[in-house]
This record gives sequence, C-alpha cells and structure tokens, in this order.
Amino acid sequence: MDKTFQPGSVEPRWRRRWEELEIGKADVSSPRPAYVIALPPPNITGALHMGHACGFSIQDTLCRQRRMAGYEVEWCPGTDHAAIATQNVIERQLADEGTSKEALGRERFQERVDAWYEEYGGRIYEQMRRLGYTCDWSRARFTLDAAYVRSIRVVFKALYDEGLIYRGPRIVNWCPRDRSAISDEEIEWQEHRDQLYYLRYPVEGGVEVEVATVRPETMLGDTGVAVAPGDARWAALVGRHAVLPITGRAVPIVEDGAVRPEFGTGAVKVTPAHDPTDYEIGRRHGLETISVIAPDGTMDVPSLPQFHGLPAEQARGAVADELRKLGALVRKEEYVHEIGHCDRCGHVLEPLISDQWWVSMSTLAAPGIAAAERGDITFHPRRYTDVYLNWMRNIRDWCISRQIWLGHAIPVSTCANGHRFAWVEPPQRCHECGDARLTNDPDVLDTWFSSALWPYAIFGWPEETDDLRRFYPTDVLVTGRDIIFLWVARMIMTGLKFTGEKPFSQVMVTSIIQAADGSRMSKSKGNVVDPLEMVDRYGADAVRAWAAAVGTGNQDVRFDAERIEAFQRFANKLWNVTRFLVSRLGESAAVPQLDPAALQVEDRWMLRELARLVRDCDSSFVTYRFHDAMDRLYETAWHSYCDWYVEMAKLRMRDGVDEGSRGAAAWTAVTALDVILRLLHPFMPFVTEECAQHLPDAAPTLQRRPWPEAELWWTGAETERAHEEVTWLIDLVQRIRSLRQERGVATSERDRLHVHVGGDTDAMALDNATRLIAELVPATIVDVHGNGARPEIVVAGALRAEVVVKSATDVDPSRATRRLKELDALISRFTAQLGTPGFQQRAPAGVVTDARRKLAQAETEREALRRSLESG
RNA sequence: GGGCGGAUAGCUCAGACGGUCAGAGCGCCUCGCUUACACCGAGGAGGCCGCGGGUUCGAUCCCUGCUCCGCCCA
Repeated sequence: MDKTFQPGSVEPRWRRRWEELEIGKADVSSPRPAYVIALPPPNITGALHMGHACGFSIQDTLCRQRRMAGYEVEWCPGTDHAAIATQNVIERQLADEGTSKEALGRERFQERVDAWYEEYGGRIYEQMRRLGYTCDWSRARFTLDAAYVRSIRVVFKALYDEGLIYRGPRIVNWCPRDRSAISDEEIEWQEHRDQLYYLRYPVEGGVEVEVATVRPETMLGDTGVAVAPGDARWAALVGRHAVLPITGRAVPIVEDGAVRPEFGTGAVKVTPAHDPTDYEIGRRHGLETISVIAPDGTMDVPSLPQFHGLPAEQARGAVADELRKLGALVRKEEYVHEIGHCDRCGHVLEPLISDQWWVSMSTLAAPGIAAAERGDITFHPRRYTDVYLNWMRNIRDWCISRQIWLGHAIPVSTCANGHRFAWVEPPQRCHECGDARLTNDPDVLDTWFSSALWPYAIFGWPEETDDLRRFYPTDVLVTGRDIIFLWVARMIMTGLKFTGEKPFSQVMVTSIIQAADGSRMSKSKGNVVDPLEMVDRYGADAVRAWAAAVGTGNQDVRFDAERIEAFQRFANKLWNVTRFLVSRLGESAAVPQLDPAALQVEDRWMLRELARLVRDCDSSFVTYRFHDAMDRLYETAWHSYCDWYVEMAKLRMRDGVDEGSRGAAAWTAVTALDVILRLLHPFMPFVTEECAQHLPDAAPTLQRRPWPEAELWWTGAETERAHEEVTWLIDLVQRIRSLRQERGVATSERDRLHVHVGGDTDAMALDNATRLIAELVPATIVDVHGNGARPEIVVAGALRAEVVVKSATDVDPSRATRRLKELDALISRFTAQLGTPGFQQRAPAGVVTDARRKLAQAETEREALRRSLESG
C-alpha cells in the first residue's frame, strides 16, 4: 500500500468496476422498493460547473445510500437542448464563417445543430463519470428525443384544447439580439448609471407639466401622462391634455396608483408599448398603444426620418437634442437604476408588444399550492416552501413562445380557411375542414416548457410503460433555489395535471456556490472554478465531501478551495489508518472471532461512539442535512477513531500480547473502520472502496454491502458506563499533556513524568486506566508518594492524577492558580444561578440537578487543587 | 416599492427544547520526523455571537426597533 492515498490511480479503477457491475442500472422487475431521482438535465453542450458538482454529488450520495439500504435505485440522467444558448453558439460560429442562419435556411441550420450535438453531446456525461456518479446511463434521455417530443406535444395539445393555452398580443421582455421573447424569470437585473431627463410638455390652457424619464426616445410613443392620485402639485391638470413636442400628439393626463409621487416631479410620461408598468396604466385608462421600436431594437417611426432606424440608445441622444432645441428639455441628472438583461446573451432587454403564446396559470397553480400546503411536497430547507407558495399564489400567465429556430416547434397549424388547431402528429389536413393548405406556427417553445414534463416524460409518458409504473412518482428533486420558479413549480403543476400525482415528494434545495468574494460565478467575469480541475488537484472524494459539507445548509457559500483540501487530507487519513490496521493484522486476514469477555473499556467506548455516529448519519439522511453527517463522520473517523481509539488499542495489537485482548482490539478496530467506511461511502466512494478492499471479507463493492446498523449491545448499560469513564480518561490525558507542555517537557520525553492515578471507577480497573494513560500521554507511571516530590492534582470526572513534572523544585504554581481562578468563576456562576429567585422552581429538573452536579464537581476539584498548593 | 435571508474566532462557515454550546476547518504561536499518516501528532493563543430595547429565573438563540450585506419579486 502506498504511503499516501493516490486518487489519480485509484479512481479510474473503481469507475470501471462500477460500470462493469452496472451499479447504476435499475432493474424494473426487482422486488425491492424503488427509490427514484430524476437528474435536473444540464445543457447537453455545456460543461460541468461547481453548482452541478454540488447538486449532482448530493444526488449520488442519496442514491448510493439507498442502494445500500436495500432499494432499487433509479437515478435517471438526461440533457437539455438549451435552445437559446445553443442557437447563440451556432450563430456565432456562422458569423465567424461569414454566413448566417438565414442564408443557410432552416434545414441546413438544423444539420449544423445536429452536428454540434453529435460532437459535444454527452461530453458532460464523461465529466460526471469523473466524479463517480452512478446514474442509470442506460436510461439517459435528451429533450429532443422523439418520444420526449411526443410527450411535449401531447401536453401542449391537451392544454390548448382545454383553452389553457392562448395566443395574443401582450407586452413581453424582448431580447433584440436573440429576436425573441424572454420570460420574467429569465431576466438578469444589472445596475446602470444613466441620465434622468426632465421634459416639459405644454398643457392645454397655457400651463405645463414636467415629467422625468430615463428613456426620452420613447416619448415618440407616449399616449398619456400620469400622476399619483391626489397629488396636489398636479391635481389641477388631471383630465386635461398635454401636447407632446415633436409629434404634436395630445395625450390625456390621468391619475394612477402605480405612479410614485417621489420619483422625479411626480408626473410621468406613459408609453404603453414600451414599458410594462405603462402598459398596465394604459390598459386601466384606455390609452392608445403606439409602438415606436422595432423587434431589432431600432426606432420604428417612418414619419420621423431623422430618428427612424436608429438604435434606441442612439435615438435617446438625438431625441433629447431635438427636445432641447424645442425648449422642452429642462435638465438632466445622473440616475442609478436596474435594467433587465437577457440571462442567456446579456443584451439589454426591450419591453415590446408582440403576439405570443401563453399558458393560463391560475387553474394549474391551485393543485400545486394545495399539495405544498398539505405537506405532500416538502422543501428542504423548509423555508423554501414559503418561497414557492408565495410565487404560486401570485402567479402570472407564462409566455411560452420563443422566436428562435432551435427547439420544439409549437405544434399548431392554421389552414387556409383560418382554422387553427394543435396536433400531436404533424397533420396533412386541417382537423376541422380537411383543407390541406396548412401553415405551421413559426415559433418554438420555451425550453422550460419541455423541462416541465421531465419527471414523467423520461419514463415514457403518456405510454403506460413499465418504467413509468415502477419509477414514477420520483422521490426527491435536488436543485438550486434559482430555478424553483422556472422549473420546480412547473413540474409540480404539469405533473399533478397530467399524471394525477405529484412528480416528487421532496425538494432538496442546495446552496449556491459563489466566487470567493461573494459575487456570482460567471464566465464573463472569468471567476468560474472548474470542478474537474478540483478533482485533478484534490481527488473526486474531496470534491464530493466538500459538496456535502457546504451544499445543504441554509446559506449560499463562498467558494474556498482550502475546504476541499481539508477533505483530501481526510481521505489520506482514512487511507493511512487502514494501512496501519493491515500492517498489524495482515492483508485480507479473517475477521477475528469476538470474545465479548475480552473487550476492554476502550473497545466499548469506540462501539458507543459508532452507535451514535450511525444514528446521527441516519437522521441526517432523513432531514437532508448532509453537512451534519459530514461533520460527524469527519469528527468520529479522525478524532474518536484515529486519534483516540487506535492509539489506545495500539499496544494490544502488537505480537506477543494476550491473544484474547488482541483479538478484541482487532475485532473492534476492524468493525469500527468497516462501519465508518460504509457510512462514508456515499459521500467519498473511491477512498472508502479502496480501503475496504484491504479489510477482511471485502465485497466486490461497498455498494453491495448493507447500510450499517448499530448493534443493541453497543449502547447497553455496561457500554455506557465504559464510555463515560473513558471520556474522563481522555480528559485527564489532555490535562496532563497540557501541564507537561507548559513545563517545557518535550513530547518525546516520557521518562521524566511521574503520575499516580486514583479515583472511583466502575467499569475500569485503575491499573487499566494507568495503562492507557501511560500509553497516551505518554508517560512512565510511578507512584509518586514517598519520593519527596510535590505532585500537582489533575481531575477529570471521578479520575484523579497526581502528577510530578521534572523535579519537585521546578514546580510552578501558576497553572494551578490559573485553574483555580477558572474554577472560582465556574463556582460563582453556578452558585449564582442556583441562588437566583425562581430558578429552582421554574427551571426543568434536569437543568437544576445538572447545575448542582457541576457545582459539586468544580468544588471537589478546587479542594484538591488547594490542598496540593498548600502542601507545597 | 413589496418579500426573504444573512451579520458568530484573522478567513470560510457550523450551531441549539432558551440552561458548560461558544464550535469546526484553514491560518497563527510553541513543541515533536514516537515503526499508519509531516497530506502528520501534541499543546496553545484568539470571540461584549452587528447595535438598542423587550419577554424570561436565565437570551448568541424568542419578540421589537436600528445599521450594514446579499437575493427574489414588482
């Protein structure tokens, strides 16, 4: 065995083994209970990022644990066609080649897309394998698979025929670069420093109204002026008309609650065609909607050639100049505000009126709200239930059409006679009149529309497949909170609607991984961390353990590679303690038969620690708090097991000691390590497999070993007693070590320390305590009485040690004095607490007796210390 | 404008029926290459648990106000 754990050489071997054994492949006909996770499909052409590494690692951990616990696990992987992102990439390529998709035509464009998928599709699967994920690759799905496309059309047609999908003109967030609508959830807000322009419009009757705007160019499309209801500054003007400069249009002045009186002058221009709030105001007051910006983001005002065709941003200055000439521009001031950007391409969004397809959401939302309210679907951490419900209760209709070429065509045709209908199979004739002259809708569906069916469409819905019967509904969905609305809510709504069942019962929301400075990781900022680079540097186990440790908390995390490095060391620690056992017991030796009578207190202490660890891990899986599990595993494996148990049992594992005692130590050491490795395996699969392989009775993979359970006797009364006393002993050893170092005794000097151990113990014979102390401190134990030295008293629980360091003349009372001060503080604290009026009556009995016991203990120790000081 | 979350050791973060719960990792200081591990071991320093009120026998934890910092929605 190598002296250090080498992830680079170990990992490929185990990945192969798992593939050969088809660990991830689910058997649809097995009698075991099913446990199912649908992987949130990453972009097929994308690369794994830290967010994936975090969420996917957590899913693999869940799956590995359930396999060990006896479930038939189906973790269905898949990829998403990410329409806009992919189209952007290919359009850039075409531009580099000096051509465009329009020049290519739809068919040849599609060929380019297919070639791109061919080349890059599945690359992300390879990356996932590097991290040891055990998805069921045999069932991998892609959102453009023929069967999947059919599922989408079935859903679309059903919603359409029911009247829940409609088409109509509305204001949408429009991306001029993608030439497509974008849903509310896909907007990225960024702060901009702009100018706030104050404009003066003449009002009928010789007065004026002054409005403030950051977009003077849109005034060409103004159809009103609005003020807050009851605003005294403008009340006199309400109901009259303002006359717009440049266009000369007369527009009404109205009162509307959406106007914030503190903004600008309290009066605002209203451009219903180019601002969502103005659109609403316009609707409320019956204002005209005049569009002045084209879908490409340029001004569309043929009657004003000086502005027509200018990009809106340029037109802003031009219009402002003209207004200045007309004396309508009062002043400008700097103004900071947030502007929506397309989260796919980053371009500034332009609110525009356009014809789009919509899903009416309120009827779909109601069952989704009820399911969460009833607790049929629960979120972890719990607070996300409220986030979800809040959004669902205020849900707005969903714009599902996108004006791009790539993706699922909207399955709607219109015949020459004007009949419009939705279809599942591409039609030859009109469903109503049979006319063969059909026009297909040119738009495609929002990618999230297809994702909304993911948990059941992957198993073949609407066909009644075996997979669907066996694996749906799924158990848990693991994802980041940024797509609770985009995706989770929509899966719940369509799942309930079309399968009659909730698509999953648990939603596990993982932390978002931020850059080290707390900003968002993004390619454009150049601050992304590549998970594979982390795997290369620290090993896959370290990256996965990190994911568990940071991924399930309540908070977002700032990325810190040192945290990963800590788990690399942990893997090495496990490796080395295994190496140590193997060196003492021999490679693949049989597990020694246990003779319970030969168990020592430290063995029982370790078993009790193990029992607690098993219990804590189990509860962490129930509550989805993996950071707790990781914490406990790290602590128990490293500190309880390596630092204390193995050190205590070391002597007994040498040759030539009593066979019974040696056997009990070996049994306990192997049992404990085996349990730790199995508990840790879902989190750190590689190192645990590799270590377990060197232990007796190795299985081909830990995935075929059962999830550990604590034996009842590990927590029996005898074990409890032993555990308590060994805990005292550990405390005592730490105090003696501390004392020694304060006196400048080198760690390696054992001959100069003299200790006499006394006290009242039940489970532990004093000579046994003496043996352990000698080993652990380490020290040579002699009875200090009668040699003239003045001992210092160290107390822990019922154990007491009289310690002489170096010669008697060296004794420095400062330590004892300091400890006395601590004890005094402690004693006065408990005395005060016990003496507080009401405490003894009102506090729970346990707290009171606890306080009394601790007070008594502190007093005992103080007495002992005082005596030792006085005797000197 | 509305809603949510956060503020704990130098850094990154845990924390609990309200009662030795003030913790971990990293960093720092002092020892030590003791036959598993220097990717290590031993010891140690370091915190008015953001600020002000309130509830309580008792508050870092509950309530309230404030100050900063994020995120979401409009």
